[in-house]
Amino acid sequence: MNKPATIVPPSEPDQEWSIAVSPDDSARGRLVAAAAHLFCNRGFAATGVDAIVARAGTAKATMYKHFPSKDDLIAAVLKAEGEAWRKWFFGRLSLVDGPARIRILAVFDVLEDWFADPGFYGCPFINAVAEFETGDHAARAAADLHKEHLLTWLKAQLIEMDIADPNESARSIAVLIDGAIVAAQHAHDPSFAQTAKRLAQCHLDSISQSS
Amino acid sequence: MNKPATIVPPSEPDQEWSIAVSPDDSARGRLVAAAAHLFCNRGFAATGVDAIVARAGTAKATMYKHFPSKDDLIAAVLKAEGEAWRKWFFGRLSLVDGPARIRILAVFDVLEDWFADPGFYGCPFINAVAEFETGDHAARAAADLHKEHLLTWLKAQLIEMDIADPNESARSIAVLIDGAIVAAQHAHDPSFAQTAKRLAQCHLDSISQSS
DNA sequence: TTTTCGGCGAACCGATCTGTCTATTTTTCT
DNA sequence: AGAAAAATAGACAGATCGGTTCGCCGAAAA
Repeated sequence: MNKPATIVPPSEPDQEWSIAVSPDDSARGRLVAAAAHLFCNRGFAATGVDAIVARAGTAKATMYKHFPSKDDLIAAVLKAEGEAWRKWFFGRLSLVDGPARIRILAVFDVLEDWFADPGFYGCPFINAVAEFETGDHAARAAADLHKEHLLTWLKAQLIEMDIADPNESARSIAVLIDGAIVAAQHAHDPSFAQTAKRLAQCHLDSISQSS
Repeated sequence: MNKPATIVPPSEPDQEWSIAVSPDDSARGRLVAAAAHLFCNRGFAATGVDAIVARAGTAKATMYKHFPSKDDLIAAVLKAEGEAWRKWFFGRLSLVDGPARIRILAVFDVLEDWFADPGFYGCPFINAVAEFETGDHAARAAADLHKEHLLTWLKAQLIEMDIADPNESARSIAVLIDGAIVAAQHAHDPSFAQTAKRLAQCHLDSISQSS
């Protein structure tokens, strides 16, 4: 309804936001792709290395030659998945021309495309933090890095908008993003992105009106 | 800062929002409490039944007499944890006197108390959905029920406020709640509840001003 | 051609997993 | 007190876990 207001290029036939659907043909690439798919769909702990090598079509020894342990593979998957996702996400956003406000709101249109993918399994980092709640797993560090990337981008846009407290506003938008992801994942309903977008509009209005 | 504006009774010395800290002394109760603690802190798949019975101080046979399988125990834990949490949560909110708007905003103050608990491990249902992304596990049904309880309560307050679209507004508040939970869990920072509260205020203002 | 080397399949290791069973002790009800 | 029910410790089974090892293969480099 208010989506055509923001011009976001339509998703290409192959939206490569996940490494799980664009594996390079090397053994290592196939392993990471297979592991990403299984980890994100069945959980990290619930996925055994045998299932991973079976899906990757490699030998177990090959896997342990590239990744000394399963935890190393988990870390590699999160690193690669995060890089691929951010490349896709910020790439889409970089095609949006207009003021920073439009770019921030476009975030939620891109999110909706993400949610609408039939293979959408939530945010790997949110899921990883949920599963490795306790313990200092490398997954948490990867999640921290990912969130920092997002916050940095958001803050840059907000500074460009010349608003009073870019840090707090970036936190607000981040809460909206997280909430939209979780709600869409739970209900299998991509339209939560638009719900979050309206909240973001409301927030940006309220902090911009005092010019 | 804007917290004293809403009067929420301070948390009692023992805030019994989790069954994991208020076990009844029966074998079944101890099992559910121990399982809740371990499931929520280490993950469902990563927690073995041996660890559960060890923490509960029961025999393994006793566990399997009460719960035919580990999945049944998971389902029982989510059911009990959800009921305990909702009793605590809505109990706190019922002590808030004032119009519906104040009651909705108080949600986020209660959430902040929840986040501030040193044993806070995120929302068990969000974590369960993250871990059982694929598959028709009973955990998803429990999560659906939980979210429906929340949405029903929110909608009742919004109808009392006589706003135009209570369903969409309830979805909005739910997104804020989910986002606050995930952000607070990730950053170990309870103040995300206040960030979400400001967004909720902004939203309620925008839909109420057109009287 | 010969060497090299990453990948392959498969067996194997010890540990842990869910779930079962038995035999004994404790609790509870009448 | 006596019967019935419940809980106990612990061994056990079969499967799977993460991880290792070994010998073979095919392609590429020498």
